[in-house]
Amino acid sequence: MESVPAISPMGTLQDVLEALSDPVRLEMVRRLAGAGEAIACADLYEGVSKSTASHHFKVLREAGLTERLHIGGQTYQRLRLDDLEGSFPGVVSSIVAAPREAGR
Amino acid sequence: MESVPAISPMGTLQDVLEALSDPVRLEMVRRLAGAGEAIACADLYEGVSKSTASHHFKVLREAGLTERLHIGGQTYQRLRLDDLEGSFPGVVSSIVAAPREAGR
DNA sequence: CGCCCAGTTCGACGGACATCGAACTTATTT
DNA sequence: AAATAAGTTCGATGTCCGTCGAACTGGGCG
Repeated sequence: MESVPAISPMGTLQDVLEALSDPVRLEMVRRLAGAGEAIACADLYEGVSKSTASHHFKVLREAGLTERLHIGGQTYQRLRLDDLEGSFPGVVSSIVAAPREAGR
Repeated sequence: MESVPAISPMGTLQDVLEALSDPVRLEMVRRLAGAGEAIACADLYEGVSKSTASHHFKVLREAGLTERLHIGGQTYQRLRLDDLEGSFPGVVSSIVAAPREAGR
């Protein structure tokens, strides 16, 4: 078990920005931040297949943005906000707080 | 003259993140932020051709990150930090302030 | 005027990546 | 154990995008 690591070392700022540059992943992170706690995989995406979602989870995890948790047979993703703030203060928190459209 | 617009409407947060997800462009923005004022094109990049740099300038401009200035026959790029902070508070300022590697 | 320099535009090329379905794995349930 | 469900992995496919050189443009200058 645990063939897949639940957590990865924090990536570079570049890794984080590349991860967030995809609309699907940005939305995932937004939901995770909005919830403030771990969310079940299925509640994190719409409009893409399961395999695509799994791919995005992997990218987020390897960038250091999220970690995986197994609770009651289900898989949850948790935003590593504390670690992110420690490594890149304000970056993720301001991004998830920002409006989707430019507040003009 | 001015066949190319000097400034574009502020893009979405997605546009900004996509623009910053490229290492060359992130470095450009870093230099602009570090200088605190407009910088001549030639001082903004290394390792890529002139045409590639021009392409990146365009992407940054269209995302709303920069504007063009013409001073004494030379072209300068200026980071639109004020507008960016107004639209997406803290996003760009925290990114340029962040270390390249995760400060772990 | 003719030259050069700075920057943009235009194709073209190649690699990277988002996407999917299918097959596999693991755990839970009956 | 068999079956179902949840996620991951694997290939394949198509598209997007970063890159370049060459050609064009616009200015300054001798």
